[in-house]
Amino acid sequence: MVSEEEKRQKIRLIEEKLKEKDCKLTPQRKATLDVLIENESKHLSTEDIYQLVKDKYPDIGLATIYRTLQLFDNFDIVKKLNFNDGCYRYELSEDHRHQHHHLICLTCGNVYEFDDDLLDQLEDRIESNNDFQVKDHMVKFFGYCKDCKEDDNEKEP
Amino acid sequence: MVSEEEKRQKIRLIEEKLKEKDCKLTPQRKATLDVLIENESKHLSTEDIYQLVKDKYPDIGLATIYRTLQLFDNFDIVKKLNFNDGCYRYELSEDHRHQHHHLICLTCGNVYEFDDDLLDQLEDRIESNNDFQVKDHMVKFFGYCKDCKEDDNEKEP
DNA sequence: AGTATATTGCAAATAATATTCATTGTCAAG
DNA sequence: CTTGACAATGAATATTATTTGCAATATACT
Repeated sequence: MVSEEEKRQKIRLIEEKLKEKDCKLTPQRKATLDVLIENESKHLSTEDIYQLVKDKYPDIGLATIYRTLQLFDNFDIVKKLNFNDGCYRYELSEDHRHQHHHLICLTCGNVYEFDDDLLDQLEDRIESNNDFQVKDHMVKFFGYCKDCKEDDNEKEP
Repeated sequence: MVSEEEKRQKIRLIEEKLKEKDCKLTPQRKATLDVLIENESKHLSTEDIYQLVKDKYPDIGLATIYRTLQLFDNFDIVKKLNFNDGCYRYELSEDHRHQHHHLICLTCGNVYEFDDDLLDQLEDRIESNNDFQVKDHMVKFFGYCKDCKEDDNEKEP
């Protein structure tokens, strides 16, 4: 969790970013942003976000949520995630150099996060080997989480 | 490209895999598989596949394509890819230990492939650090390809 | 051949997302 | 202030990819 001050700072930066391209941080967008900040690492779906924003701004329309998330995605304010569960999910973008990745359990569907900087080496290698300038990456691992591994063992003996 | 003999061998193995679970390699499924084999590394969408299979089997229905791809995905015969362009794309699964990954150009949208085994180290690290048993991974890199990098340079000077 | 079961094609249903359009809010210039 | 330009919004509607129900068909096994 982040402090109130960090949060305000974050919002200020985002507002600047938007203003540079003549976009406004309207109350609806602010409310959406607040929800995203208050639910870091929750991987909310569009519908989740809609429901949560409605608490703060009851008159908001679903279309606005879609448009806002699209805008935030274009501005790299959020990351659009796809866990193949039928909808997109969103999380706040982090600094490029400490991006986290996702571990998706094939049994229970839970999504865990982990950090690693090994990918940076890989990026460098791609830049030189493939003549491709890497700006970002997205990594997902599929497998079995602690709990589901254990459940599996229970069946065996 | 693979030889005809390798191709037949591949199909035979897949047929075995299906039979074990009482599924059949019907003519429709065979036609779909052929299309996938003949278009390796093309990242075909469902619609692409539908159009191509129709050449071989004109009466096939779109729903069958969807069901077949779902089946193939469950059997790990194909990989379901998502390049955030509004549809899923498919490619034949490869051996786990030499999986390739995708470089997606943010400008032209082209998808390039590259191979690397650095990910295996990362998997090992995850297994020990996170108590998560990794079965598969999916890695995408976003950036600018050779051509689009050059175009960019033309604007600068 | 006969039966059980998987599979198919079609049409209709769904679900997520996008778009149209009339209305509203914002803000700088007069 | 008021006006004008234009971005942003909500509601309803459209669109798109995908899924499902179902009756008809194909297939494998006896």
